[in-house]
Amino acid sequence: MTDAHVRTRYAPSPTGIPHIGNTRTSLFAYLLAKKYGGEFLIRLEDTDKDREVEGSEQKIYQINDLLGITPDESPVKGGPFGPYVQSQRLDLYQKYSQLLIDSGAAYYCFCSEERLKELHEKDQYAKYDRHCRHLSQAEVQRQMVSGTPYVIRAKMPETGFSTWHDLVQGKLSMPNAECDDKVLIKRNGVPVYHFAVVIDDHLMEISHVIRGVEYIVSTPIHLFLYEALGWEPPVLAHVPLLLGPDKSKLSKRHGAKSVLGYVDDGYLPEAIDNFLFYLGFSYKDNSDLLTLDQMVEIFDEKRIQRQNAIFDIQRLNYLNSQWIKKMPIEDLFLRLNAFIPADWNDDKVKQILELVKERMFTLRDFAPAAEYFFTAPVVSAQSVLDQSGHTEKETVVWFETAKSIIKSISDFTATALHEELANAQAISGLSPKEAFMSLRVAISGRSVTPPLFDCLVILGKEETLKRLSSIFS
RNA sequence: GGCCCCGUCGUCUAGCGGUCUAGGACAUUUGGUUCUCAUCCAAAAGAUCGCGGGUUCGAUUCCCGCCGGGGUCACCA
Repeated sequence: MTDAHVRTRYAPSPTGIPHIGNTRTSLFAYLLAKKYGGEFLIRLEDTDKDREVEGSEQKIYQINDLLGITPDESPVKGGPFGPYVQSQRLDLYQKYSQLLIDSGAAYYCFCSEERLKELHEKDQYAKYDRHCRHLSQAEVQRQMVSGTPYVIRAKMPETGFSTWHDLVQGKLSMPNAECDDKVLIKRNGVPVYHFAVVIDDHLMEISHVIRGVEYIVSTPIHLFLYEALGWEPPVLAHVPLLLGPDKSKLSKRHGAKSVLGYVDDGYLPEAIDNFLFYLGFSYKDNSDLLTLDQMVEIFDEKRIQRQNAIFDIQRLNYLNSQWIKKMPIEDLFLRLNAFIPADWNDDKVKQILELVKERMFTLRDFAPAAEYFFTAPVVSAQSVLDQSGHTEKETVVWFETAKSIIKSISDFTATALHEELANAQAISGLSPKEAFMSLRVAISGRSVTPPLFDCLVILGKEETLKRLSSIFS
C-alpha cells in the first residue's frame, strides 16, 4: 500500500434491492475512504441487462442516503471520472480488450454455446477447455470473415500462483491453474464483470477495492488483467459474509431484509449503521452508540474480522432501543411520522412518546402502546374487578373516591395525583396494587401501561373521569 | 469433488507464549427501585478456547493433520 490518495467504491448491480451484506461492505468502503480523507463513490455495474430489475437503482441510492454513507461521486451526482454507469462506458472496454488481443493476453473464442454446454454436462465442475486458445491466425481470420459469433477470453497463465496481500485476509494465494480463461467480452460485445471492474477501478483511480469474500477466487483473473494492461492493482480487501442463525449465507429465508425493509420495520438508520459496523468490527464492548463520524475515527481496516458474522436481530433491537432512548423527543417525533395515524395530535404524541420511548424497541412499537390515549377502550367491569380483587360494591366505592379526588384536585399533575390517590388508597381497604391496577385497566383497557399518574395527566381530567364513570354504569 | 478462507460463552467479540482457574457486551435468569410493564442498578449462569498431534520449561496464542462451517468453479455480479 502506498500513501497515495484513498478512493474507494461501492459497485452494486441493479438486480434487486441490495442485500444487507452488500450494504455493510459499502459502509466499510465509505469508512476507509473517509478515514484517510479520500473519496467514496458509487458505480453502477449494469452490464447484464437481462437481470436488471426496474427501480433497484433508486433503492441502491436510497439505502446509502438513509444510512448517511453518501458518495462523493455517483451516477446521479456525477464527478470527474464519469460516467459512473458501466453500460455507458462500453467503448472504453472495447478499446482495452483490443489492446489485450494485440498483446496476446486475450484471444477470440468461437466456441458455440452448445459446445460449452456439452462440456458442462460431462463434468459440472469443468472449466473451459481452452479450445480456441491456440487457434492459428489464419483460422481466426477465417472465422471472422465468415461471421462466426465470438467472445474474447483472457489467456490466463496455466501454471504458477497468484499471490497478493489482502488488507483483511492477509497473505492470499491461488493456483493459476484453478482459473478459467474467463470471458472478458460477451458475444453481444458487452464486458463481463471481471473485465469491467478492472478497467473502471483503474480509470477511476480506485486505491482500495473492498468487496465480499466471494470475490477472492476471481482475484487472480483481475490481477492478471492489471498486469497485462501494465497497471498497478489497487489494494484488495475481502470482507466476510453475513450469515443467518443457521450459519448458512444470510437470505430472505432467514427473514433477512434489506435496509429499506428494516427502516420500514421501525429501525433507525443510526442503529443499523452501528449494527452493521459491529458485525465484523469490535470497539470496546460493541455496544456504544456511535455516529458515522465516530465510526470513521475508530475504523481500522486492519482490524476487520476475518470470520463470517451471524446476523443477530437481538443486537439490532438493543442498539435500536438505545438510540430511541437517547434521541431528543423532537427528533424522534419526526422519525415517528410514518408510523402513526395522521389525525393524532402532535403535542399529545410527544407527551406520550416521553413516557413510552423507554419501552420501545422499534418505532412500530409506539402506535400500539399509545393507541388507548386517542381511542377510549372498551373495558368490562369484570376485568376491572379481576384487578381490584374486591367485590363490585367495594370497588365502586373506591372508584367514586378516586373520581372525587380527580375532580376536585386543582393541581392536575402526576405528583399531586400520586399523593392524593395514595392517601385515599391507604384507607380504602385495597392494596396499592389492587387500587392502582384497577384504575389502570379502567382507563386503558390493559394491565401494562406507563406509570398510572402520568397516563392520567396526558388523558386529562375530563377524559379520565369519563372513562372511570363508564365502567360501572 | 478441486481450489480458497474461517473456527474463543447462544450471538458480537477481547486476547497477539506465561497477566487466562479466558475479559466485556447483547440475549437469558434472579434480586433492588414500596402501581403494572419498561428503564436503570446489582448479581448469576453461560466457552474443557472445534478435535488430535507436535514445538516449547510453558500454549487460546506457533506448526501439522483431521473435523466442522463458509466461499467458488457462468457469455451473473
